[in-house]
Amino acid sequence: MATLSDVAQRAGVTAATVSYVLSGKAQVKNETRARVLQAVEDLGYKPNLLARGLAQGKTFTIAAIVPEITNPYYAEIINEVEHIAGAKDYHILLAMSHGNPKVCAHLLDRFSSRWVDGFLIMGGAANPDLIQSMQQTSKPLVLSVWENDPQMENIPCFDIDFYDAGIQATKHLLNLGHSRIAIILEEPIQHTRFGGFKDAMQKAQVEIVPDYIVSGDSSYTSGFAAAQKLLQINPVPTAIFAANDAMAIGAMEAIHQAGLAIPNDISVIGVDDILLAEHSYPPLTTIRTPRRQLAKLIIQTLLAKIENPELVHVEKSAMLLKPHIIVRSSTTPPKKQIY
Amino acid sequence: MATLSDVAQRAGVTAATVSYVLSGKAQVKNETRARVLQAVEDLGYKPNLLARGLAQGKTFTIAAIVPEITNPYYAEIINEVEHIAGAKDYHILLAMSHGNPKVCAHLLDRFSSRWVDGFLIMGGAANPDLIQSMQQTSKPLVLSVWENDPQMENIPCFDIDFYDAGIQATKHLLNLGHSRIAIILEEPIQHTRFGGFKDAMQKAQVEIVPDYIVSGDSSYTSGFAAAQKLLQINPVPTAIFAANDAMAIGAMEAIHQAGLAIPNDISVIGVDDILLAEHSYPPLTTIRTPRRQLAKLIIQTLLAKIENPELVHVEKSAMLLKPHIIVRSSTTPPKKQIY
DNA sequence: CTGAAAGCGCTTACAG
DNA sequence: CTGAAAGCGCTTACAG
Repeated sequence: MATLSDVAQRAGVTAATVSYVLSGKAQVKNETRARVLQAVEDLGYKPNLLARGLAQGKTFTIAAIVPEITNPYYAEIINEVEHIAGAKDYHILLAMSHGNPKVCAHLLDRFSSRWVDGFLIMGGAANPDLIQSMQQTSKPLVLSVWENDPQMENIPCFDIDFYDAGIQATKHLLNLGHSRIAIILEEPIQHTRFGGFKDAMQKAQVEIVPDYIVSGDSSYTSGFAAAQKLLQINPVPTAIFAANDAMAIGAMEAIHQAGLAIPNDISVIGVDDILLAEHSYPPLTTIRTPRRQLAKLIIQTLLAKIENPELVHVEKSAMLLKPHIIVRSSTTPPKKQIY
Repeated sequence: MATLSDVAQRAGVTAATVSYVLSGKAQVKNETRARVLQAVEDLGYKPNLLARGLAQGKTFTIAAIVPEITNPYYAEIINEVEHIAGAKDYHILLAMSHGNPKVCAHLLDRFSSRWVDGFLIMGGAANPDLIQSMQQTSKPLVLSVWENDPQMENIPCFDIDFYDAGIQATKHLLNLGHSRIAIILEEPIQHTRFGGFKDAMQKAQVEIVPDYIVSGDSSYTSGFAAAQKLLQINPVPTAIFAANDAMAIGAMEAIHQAGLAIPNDISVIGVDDILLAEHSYPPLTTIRTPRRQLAKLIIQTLLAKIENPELVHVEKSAMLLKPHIIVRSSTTPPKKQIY
């Protein structure tokens, strides 16, 4: 590979001059500039980003840590992040924490050796201590975690307003006239949406039946099993709020297997709006979480901080993005009961 | 951050000595070594990988290009690749080609500026010209593409034996006694497995009905639509071979919707063994593609080439990994017909 | 066994 | 407008 000096030599100038025409950080006579550019062209010169990084203290690299890239939620976010960062010539160094704080700490440690320009940490694997120590490296950091820790001031933190998702899903069912509403959820990570459920129910003065609260692990299978449990309760609920789409779709299978109709016998609503939701049978009513918008927000914030280090975030609380309901065919008013 | 010289000063030695104790590339008196190590500890010294990279021409970075990280197939592979590479302190620079050769070329261009240690390119976006030009950078390269181009010698190329997947799926249905076998597939990327289907049918002297060949785009929805088409044909096929699991599951939905039973009325088989396959209803019989094994193979080969540049691959052809069948409940012998 | 020195490829005050 | 020089933090022959 041709180097800066090669170019300089060919153009009959010094390396500094070449650097200046390439960076535009100093005036260069038109004629010399042309000669330099020609030499660059002739030699197919590509700057060595390593050397540039060493000299400038900047690497055009962003470390992104997600719990699992096999989780479509994070895959979508990383896809968007890479797209936006790539447009500005930043590269993404990807690593998985598998939700494990130790792994996360180790990754952060290794990344800090690389002089990445900034960190993007998603999911709950980064505990406050870790974040605190990160702060000392003075590298920009943006978080997206389920629970927002009040102690972490000055660190931009974005997430989706899952409480509101819980409210919206529950209200939708209530408005349709349901009162025997069950919920399938995974604690503690879906605790926030559960809060929305409880508050909406309470506000509507509808009783929350303890038996109607069943737990799952966010997987399709667990939704299936949870629904089977619910179907054995007398009276059977007329609506099920599954805290994510995977469980909702699993639940629908169980309901079908039991010979019941959706939505006529039981309404089902999910959260996420995964791809499958639109194509399930029946198409699933769900609360769409704006993942791409979230991705955009976190990466743009990070890039802004990288390019303007003096930019300080003073908001104490995390920014939450509002989800919104997508009404499809899995929900309808309950059948009239004859008592 | 403390630097090498900081450590050297504190230990009362020169930077070279510190470098030697850290790299172990030269003998150092025990006593000095201890002093250096102590200083490293005291200062919390972390080597600057940028500087090291510049000096050694090595970055401990691998560029990985996949068509889509939102595709679970690639997400699983990247997950495994990162795991194995990470254990050897390599980092993964991830980028998406979106199956577009121009994007791919642009990415490769940007990556070459970074002096990455090696390239991993998956999917068909890298055309032979590109690969050829890559070769000139003399950086190790490992491919995993659907079609193996015979011209690319000396480049290790691994993939899954999809032809064999086609053979196995078809044979399974034939062995069960099916003869009215339909296939749903996406051309041209699933052409290889189609070849397996055709050869197996031919060998068994079973007629391939043109109407029984319908195309999809690998998505759940397209499988649904394709099955709907098939159900309108008289006679209806007794078995459907969907070229991937997503389409198989979509097809099963369509069959259910039509009021038919799986596998009693129609058997369905897929390819991939995605997570959902085990939990679909009925659990899907499918051909499991060894993705993790593939991931292991490509990253280990790449690492080996990085660490032993003199290692030359002379095999002309790609290495193919054998898939194997997972028999679940979506396939059974056809119902006895009374003519 | 360890120091002095040059070099990896670039950037950036500083002169002139 | 452009050159000479020092520096980014590390490694690696070369002496001794």
